[in-house]
Amino acid sequence: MDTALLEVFVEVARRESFTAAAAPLGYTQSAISRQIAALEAAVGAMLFDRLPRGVRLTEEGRAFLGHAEAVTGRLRAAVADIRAVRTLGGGRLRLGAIPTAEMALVPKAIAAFRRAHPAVAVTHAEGLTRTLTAAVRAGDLDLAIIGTPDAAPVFDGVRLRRLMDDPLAVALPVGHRLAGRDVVRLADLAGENWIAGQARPEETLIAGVRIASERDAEGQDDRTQHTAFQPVIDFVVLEWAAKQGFVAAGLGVTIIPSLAAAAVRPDVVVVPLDPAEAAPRSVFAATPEGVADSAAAAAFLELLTAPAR
Amino acid sequence: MDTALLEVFVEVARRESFTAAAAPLGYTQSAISRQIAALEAAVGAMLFDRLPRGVRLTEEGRAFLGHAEAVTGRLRAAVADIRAVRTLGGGRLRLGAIPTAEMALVPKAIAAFRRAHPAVAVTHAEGLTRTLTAAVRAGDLDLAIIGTPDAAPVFDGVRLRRLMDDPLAVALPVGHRLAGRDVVRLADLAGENWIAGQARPEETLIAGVRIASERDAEGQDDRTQHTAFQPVIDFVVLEWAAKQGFVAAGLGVTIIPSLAAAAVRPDVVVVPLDPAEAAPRSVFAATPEGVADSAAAAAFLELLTAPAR
DNA sequence: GACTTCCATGCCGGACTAGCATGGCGGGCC
DNA sequence: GGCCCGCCATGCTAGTCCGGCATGGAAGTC
Repeated sequence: MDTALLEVFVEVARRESFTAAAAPLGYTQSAISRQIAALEAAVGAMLFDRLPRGVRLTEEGRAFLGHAEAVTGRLRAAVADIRAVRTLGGGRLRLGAIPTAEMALVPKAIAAFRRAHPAVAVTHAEGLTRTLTAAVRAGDLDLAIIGTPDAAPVFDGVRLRRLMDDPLAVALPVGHRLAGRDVVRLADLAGENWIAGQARPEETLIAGVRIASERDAEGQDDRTQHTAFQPVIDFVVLEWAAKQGFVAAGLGVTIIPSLAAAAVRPDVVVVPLDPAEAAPRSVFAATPEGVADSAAAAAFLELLTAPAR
Repeated sequence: MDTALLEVFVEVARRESFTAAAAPLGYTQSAISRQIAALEAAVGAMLFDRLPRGVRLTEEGRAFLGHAEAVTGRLRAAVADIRAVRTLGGGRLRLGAIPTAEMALVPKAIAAFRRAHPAVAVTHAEGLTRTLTAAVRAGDLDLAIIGTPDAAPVFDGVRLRRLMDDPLAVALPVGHRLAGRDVVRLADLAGENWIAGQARPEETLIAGVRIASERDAEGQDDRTQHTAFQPVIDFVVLEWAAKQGFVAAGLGVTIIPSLAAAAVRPDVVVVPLDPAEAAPRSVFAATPEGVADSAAAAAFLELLTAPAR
């Protein structure tokens, strides 16, 4: 059923005349007559009594009128709603990010986005790069912030946009012999005790050596020097806040991405690793491939890249 | 916008595929493709992302989906509602009746109607014949019960169906010298004191004489005998219940329609007037002319005529 | 009784629509 | 790595639909 018929019906009901309803609707009387006839056939009932001086709603027509007005109104609301999504006056944005990005980068961007577009409902999920890219590919996320050791990674069905480098650094207790250095080389860390992070290679925080060997295995170009360096792992601590506690207590040192350095506690010192030895991780925004970014995703990307520059 | 497009949209959204949605909807894939394209043009936004393995709702499409389902659902409800009105599963019936009909005839019929069709909302208004016929003509009432002294009256824009005769009778106090009679002639009432009813001729309850003279003035056939009878009016009492009180107290007698006789109090006796002297009023059902009766009005008419026979 | 008003309808030209066949694109399988 | 398959888009065509014009029928008005 064409909703234009409903508009005609409502107008005719208001004016109680086919002829009078024709002009404002831009039709002739005969068109109105036929449209009402078509509508009556569609709903299976006479909607108007034809009187000598016009028409009047039947009881069936009266019952239909409220529905017709509701339907046309709802359709108008639907189009307005779509418009709102396009202009960021509504809709939602489903974000995902790796833990280190959740420390400062993403929260700041979300805050700015909320200020700019308060009507958009923002949700976010923390996850690992592989999980996040899968979610983006599956359409469960509109945009994810991921990190890889690879400077030009490829994920099926995912479009990546480089946001920034995230150089590796070492976290030391205040007062450590290397705490005052501008840069630390792996050789400097020989003999240190290590606090290990998660087991997954792509998220590993134990050292550039593992990153290096992983990248060798993948046969990719290797900008990291091979070293004979073998870390001694004393503790495996998953939680970043807990890891800081172990470092602060002098139980060992650990590798952290610079992105997380801003959120470090005062009794821990962060010193960059020599980039020539430990290639920086790259941070990307991931969106579904072959699909236009939603208006909200595009706006969020804009906010992400602006401060990142 | 054709709501068929919305059905297609919902089905495609559910199946995430144009091809898969085509068969259950009875279309080919190309028709679906074009219909979605038309819908997207109508709402001014892409509703689906086209992927290699099918399609997926965009954010705009997701915003639209709820509306589309609501609209199609509401339309289904609208058609069901109309069907309900036709089958007396809903809708309303606006009745009107003259006071004497409201005493027994109409309440009984309404009660029976309610039992048979509880979903129909029945309203009723009491009024005089002229008011009621005007309301029927204006479409404010679906059906009215009216009474006239004329056996074949004509009202513009109103269709009448005869329900019954309503012979006149005289109300007497218990113990009155005429209380035991089967029928009373006007001559028998000479010398009685009279309780007058309303002033309007068509509703007059003062006597057959006035009815007779009125009908003479209209030049219609006169089945009522001319008499020299002149009533002596002692009291003018509008309210029927009060009038009964005056009669019961022996303050006078009054004319009442037989329709009202059933509702008389025990200390009042009703005796029919000789129909040859006082022509019965006729009771009609009035419906709008040139218009099919609503299902509810037709059903009510059926109830009215069945017990009236 | 002629005129006016209002809705219904036969006819026709233009627009729309669905189906068919085909093309382009990408994924999956051998 | 090449071939095949699945999916959506589109040019083309026949059938349908739809609106306007002109007219007819019914009823009210002067």
